[in-house]
Amino acid sequence: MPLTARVAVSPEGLKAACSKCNLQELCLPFGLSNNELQQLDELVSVRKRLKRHEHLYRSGEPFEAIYAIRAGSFKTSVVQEDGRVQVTGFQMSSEILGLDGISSEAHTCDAEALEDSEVCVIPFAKLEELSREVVTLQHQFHKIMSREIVRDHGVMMLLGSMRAEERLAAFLLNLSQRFTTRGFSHTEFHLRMTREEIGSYLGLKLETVSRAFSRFQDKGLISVQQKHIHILDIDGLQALLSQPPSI
Amino acid sequence: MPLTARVAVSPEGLKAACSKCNLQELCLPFGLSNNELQQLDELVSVRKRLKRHEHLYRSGEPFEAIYAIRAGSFKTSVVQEDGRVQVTGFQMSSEILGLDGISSEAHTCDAEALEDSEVCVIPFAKLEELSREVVTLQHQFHKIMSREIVRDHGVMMLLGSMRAEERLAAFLLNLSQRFTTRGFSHTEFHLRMTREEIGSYLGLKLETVSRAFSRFQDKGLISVQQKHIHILDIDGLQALLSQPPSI
DNA sequence: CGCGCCTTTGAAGGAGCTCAATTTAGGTGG
DNA sequence: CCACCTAAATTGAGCTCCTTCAAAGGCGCG
Repeated sequence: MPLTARVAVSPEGLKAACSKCNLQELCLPFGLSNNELQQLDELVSVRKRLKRHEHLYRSGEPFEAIYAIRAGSFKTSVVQEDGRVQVTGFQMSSEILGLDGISSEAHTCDAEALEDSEVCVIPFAKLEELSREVVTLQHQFHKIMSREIVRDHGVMMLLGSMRAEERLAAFLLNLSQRFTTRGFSHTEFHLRMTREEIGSYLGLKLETVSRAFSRFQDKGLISVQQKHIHILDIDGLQALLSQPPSI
Repeated sequence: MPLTARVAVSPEGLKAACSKCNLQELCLPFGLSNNELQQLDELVSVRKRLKRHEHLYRSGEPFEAIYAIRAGSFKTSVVQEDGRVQVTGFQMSSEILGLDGISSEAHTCDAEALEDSEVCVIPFAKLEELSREVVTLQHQFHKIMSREIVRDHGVMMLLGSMRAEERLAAFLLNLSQRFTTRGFSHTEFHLRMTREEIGSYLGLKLETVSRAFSRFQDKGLISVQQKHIHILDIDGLQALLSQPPSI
């Protein structure tokens, strides 16, 4: 099942209309009145399409806008001098990209489309301007930034104190939950990322990810066929998480 | 050398005055005009003292304010159901605590003083209000949130793709850099946290942290005496970071 | 249909963990 | 002020989980 929003596809350059977007409830416009939505429409006027493997932005590029994912999915990653890469997140529709760029007025990570995707461009200066007038927008934006911080803390927990199988279980459950929110099946989905990308995100080698998938399958928790995942025992996966490491 | 700001200590309840605080340049007031600073003074009116090991807030408590550290230092940590703890950060003077609470209107981590400390209480609703009027304040606040996200990405990199000694070297260099910014020695300082807390933050066991310290000492990079650290070869520490894992 | 990339699986090795004992420091009360 | 006591740190030995290295299999795309 594709990670695309159920919205009419429209040619590039066409006005993005938050007021008509079915992702409203999950995205920046959440909580806005009709009138306020129209003000936001004026701000979020441009959409951008990206093909698989295209970069939305790269580390070092000047920061001018944040992006709301309208369809498709992305990964973000940071690179060290020695070339080591760390995937910092996988983003899907309604999620916001580019918040890291505010601090230094330059992007500090790379954002790459994992499939053909479409984003709404939100010029940041204009967003700050409008959010000075629209209280609900201001608050929603702050919530989104804060949510990103909370999410990051979850990843730290995962990387800092979980074993390989726990990490992968947490990863699958997180995906499942986010698919549910978006109206997709929470037990069957396609992974848009490779084992290596999952491994980078989870602080594991790709072989370890692959082996953990196989072991989950052997235990009857999931069925894996390459990128296709079928969760058979969601409680079983959950149980892997809530147990002390020694069981 | 203590992690306290060089400010006159004043009895609890006394007005916090950003306009007179020597941490201005590092903290929320950065970039504000004198007039704007006075507006901020009205908002940030209360300070709070905490003794070592006291909690500023705990996970689950309602979120009402963020806090600027005026003196002392803190650790923040998240706890899993099974009791496993992950330290998500160590904060020192001028840094902001509590941003994670915005998203759900409840704190999502614990903040504990590592030494006797003092924070400025910044009621969040009022901050949002004022930042609708004061552009520079709004922007500075957004930068602070974004900086937190960037910092978290750095921790992910550390946890996801560095080995034990690299993590500890990165940790020491980060501390050193932050002490420098605050006008303290960047080669000599006291750690306010235990080996176990460092380990939790770095995704290592306390024994591993201890052994890595000893090895750094053997190599002549630092001298350690319990919590007292003296960096002897800062370039040597840096070199540990920029090398591929196999050397 | 063939090539390249991704994935799976095996076997061996090593980094960090666990368990355990000892030392040291810091705080407390006599 | 000193002795005691507890918490923190150090160090060693053995083990485990994940990595590394290697090879084979499968899928998708041109």
